[in-house]
Amino acid sequence: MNAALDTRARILSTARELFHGRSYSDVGIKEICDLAKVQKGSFYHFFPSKQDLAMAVIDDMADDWAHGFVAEAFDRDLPPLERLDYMIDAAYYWQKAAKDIEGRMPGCLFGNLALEVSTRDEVLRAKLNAVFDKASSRFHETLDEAVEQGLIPPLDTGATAQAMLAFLEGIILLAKTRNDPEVVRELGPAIKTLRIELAAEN
Amino acid sequence: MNAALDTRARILSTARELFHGRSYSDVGIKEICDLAKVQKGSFYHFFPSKQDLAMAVIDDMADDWAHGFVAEAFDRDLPPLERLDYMIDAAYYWQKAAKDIEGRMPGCLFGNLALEVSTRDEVLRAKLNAVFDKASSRFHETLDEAVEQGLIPPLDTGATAQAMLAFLEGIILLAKTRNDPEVVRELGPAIKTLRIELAAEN
DNA sequence: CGGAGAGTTGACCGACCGGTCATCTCTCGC
DNA sequence: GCGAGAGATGACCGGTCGGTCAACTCTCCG
Repeated sequence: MNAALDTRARILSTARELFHGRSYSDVGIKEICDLAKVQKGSFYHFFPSKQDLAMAVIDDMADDWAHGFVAEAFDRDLPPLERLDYMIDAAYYWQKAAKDIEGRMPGCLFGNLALEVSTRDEVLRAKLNAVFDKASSRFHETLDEAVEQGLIPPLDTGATAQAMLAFLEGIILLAKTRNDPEVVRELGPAIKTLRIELAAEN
Repeated sequence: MNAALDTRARILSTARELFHGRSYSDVGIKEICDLAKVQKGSFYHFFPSKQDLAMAVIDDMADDWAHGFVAEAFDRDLPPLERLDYMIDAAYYWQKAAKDIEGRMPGCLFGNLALEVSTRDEVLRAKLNAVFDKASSRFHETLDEAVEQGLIPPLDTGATAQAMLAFLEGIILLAKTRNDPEVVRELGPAIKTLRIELAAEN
């Protein structure tokens, strides 16, 4: 039904905005409902619990990513190493835009949630872990291709991919703490210098 | 007074443990008081607010760090690059020990707090920012020394130091999300490969 | 036209939140 | 021996939390 989808979608996007801009535990269901112009009972018609809402928000954001700037950044038509630059750029502009509007850098929704909930909610932790796995695999492909094309010497592409993801999350964390998106632009390019050698074969 | 210091210290260490093991907003003052065997009124005799407690906890932890493993890792008698390995090792063993005891990886208290509160508490954000600045300066010194001794080619030591701190926070974030301290050991050594070149002089 | 079920409403629940306060005890300097 | 002030006590506050529920409306199908 139209109205139903609309209501659900309104809850979802409102929750996403609030969770991203503040935090999971700081945002109550009442506030989400008020902003989304939805009654509380209606909310619980669509989402059995706040945890379920969080799951849906993560899925929603992950989808948007996958089909949005991640698809662009990791475009197979781009030279592999340029994809990394593209991604850093995209992260920078996104954070900058958000800060210009809200006054504060929201950081990465997944990273924020991961640190906030992963010690107390195993289900959400596992889901966020899966999101990171997927993100890491995009780096992995990119590195494999770069090695294949002889753009960089052989290395442990799997481990290096994870290191790159960690670095990306790290600079966003630091930038958020400084409340300064420029950190992403200044430190981001160093992502291309990360290397983990292949374990020596015996 | 003895009893007073003791009470304050008990509150502080209990709060630190709980904040680190779970999160700031997930831990209530009542729970801290119960575990620390302190009455609520007594709590507010020492700390005007939960925010003040958080400030004290951050200071406390930062002090312990500075005089503890950070002092060891960044020991000027160690060759600069070995200090980085030492630090990664220390982070790994700490997280592993915590996980073996509690079952969950707590991650970095500062990183956790930073992502959780920095969008809604400017005072705490600034304090955490200062902690990161100090940490970054230890990397900075180390890199300057390494360049001085000819161990690595000249580079932008200030920016690279920040990148290293970001990477450290990033791998701890990823490890916490995976609930697997081994991530720190596997990815950590790549910290030495991070480089940000000096801006070209005109 | 009637009924079923999706979607909506808003009052309500117990638990818990951070924080307050009047009152009491203990210790120490004079 | 006494007054003062640090420290301890626990009842209490208004507000909010996530979540429930019975009753209502709307829409679409038979």
